[in-house]
Amino acid sequence: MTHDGRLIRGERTRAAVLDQALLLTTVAGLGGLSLSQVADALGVSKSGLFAHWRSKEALQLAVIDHARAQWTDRIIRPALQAPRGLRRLWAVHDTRLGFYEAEVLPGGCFFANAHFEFNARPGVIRDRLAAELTDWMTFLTGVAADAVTLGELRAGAVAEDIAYQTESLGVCAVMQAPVLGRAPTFRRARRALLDHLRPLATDPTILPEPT
Amino acid sequence: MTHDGRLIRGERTRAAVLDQALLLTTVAGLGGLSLSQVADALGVSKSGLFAHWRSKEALQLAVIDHARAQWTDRIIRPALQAPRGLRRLWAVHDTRLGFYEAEVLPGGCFFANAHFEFNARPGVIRDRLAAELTDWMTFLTGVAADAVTLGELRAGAVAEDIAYQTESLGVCAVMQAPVLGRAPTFRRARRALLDHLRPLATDPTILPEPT
DNA sequence: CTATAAAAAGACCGACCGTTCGTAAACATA
DNA sequence: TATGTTTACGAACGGTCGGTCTTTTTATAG
Repeated sequence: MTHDGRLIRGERTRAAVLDQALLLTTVAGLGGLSLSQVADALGVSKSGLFAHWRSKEALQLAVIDHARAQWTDRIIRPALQAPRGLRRLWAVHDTRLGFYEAEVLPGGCFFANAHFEFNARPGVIRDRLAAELTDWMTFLTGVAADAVTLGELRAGAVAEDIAYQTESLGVCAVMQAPVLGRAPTFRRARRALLDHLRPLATDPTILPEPT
Repeated sequence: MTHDGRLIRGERTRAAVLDQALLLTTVAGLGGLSLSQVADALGVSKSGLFAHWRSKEALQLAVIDHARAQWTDRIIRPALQAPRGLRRLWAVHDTRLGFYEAEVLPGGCFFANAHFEFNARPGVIRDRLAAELTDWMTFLTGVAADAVTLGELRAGAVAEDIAYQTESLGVCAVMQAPVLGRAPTFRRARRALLDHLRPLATDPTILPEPT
């Protein structure tokens, strides 16, 4: 920091490197991240990266932090402030499931990809990714919980089964994220998901419309 | 082949290379496969590999074929010949779910890992893996179908929902395969899965025991 | 303006990578 | 045994990698 509070050079390049690294992650994954490519893409010397992070692994962990911070601030936090509850699932869909397709899935895709990539390699990154993916799935589970709960309550299922199937749905969402990202499968899967939710939301026998 | 039908030298080393490559895949994934490591582990020269496959990509595709052939012949085909039907789910568990834990999950883990690893890199391998994973999930879905169907029929759900949740279970199984492979999470997750299935199987109100 | 410390640059290292080539051994066949 | 082919080898190439230096530039403070 300078005395007037603006970012000094180092912090600006640091942020730029993290952005570029996160971008390149979509090419060959977090494990395939190349310091040379990051530096070249930014027009920056490769050695300069080692002034900010002592190793490639440190940079990779920083990229995870970066992704986490980005999606937390811009997506999860606003989502948690959205209207909640089971009373009007279709309204919830408009505000939560709509942005879910556009914003949440890419984030889940990143963590799921990285998780699978590092799954076979013991180390700090793998453990970190496992924790991240768990957090992410918890959020996805919360998103899907309303729909599943509605259907199961109608069917008279016990709470245990609800929890189990809810978790399955969260896992399913993350798992299918990369596949969903590719058209035209994306549209078909999206339509299937919405067709599954719509009758539950509009069926007047489930819950009465709020007056 | 020789005139008497035995394997000649080339085919033996070719098979050995595929075995070793598939083994090393568990270390750094299919993308992290190193021809040098494969050759060194076998005590074979690295250049000799190029006499059998023209490039690394060709070997990777061959490894996929190898994995596919192995698990198809030794696991899927015997499984499809196992006793079917819903009459005794618990017996089905003994024969199908038991081997499912031991044999099927590693196979699904391989394809899921590879699929995620190559998801971001367009190319022949990614397309091939997508097809493989689809096939594998189809099988897993069939394995899990009996259990889900039982539970849902009791709850009076419609066929559409059954299909949807069955597919979710298949996806879930593949997704969680790498996680399940690590103890002690494996035991806990296995117990959770079995605890979920056991009441469905032993509940006499679902289906009567066969006489 | 000068002094000073942070930051970026650039040359360089050893290791490993996939790949190619020329050559030698092992083989089936006759 | 002689022959032609298959198979494997060793050396080397060009390239990229992560990482370590030393040097130069830059921005700030006094």
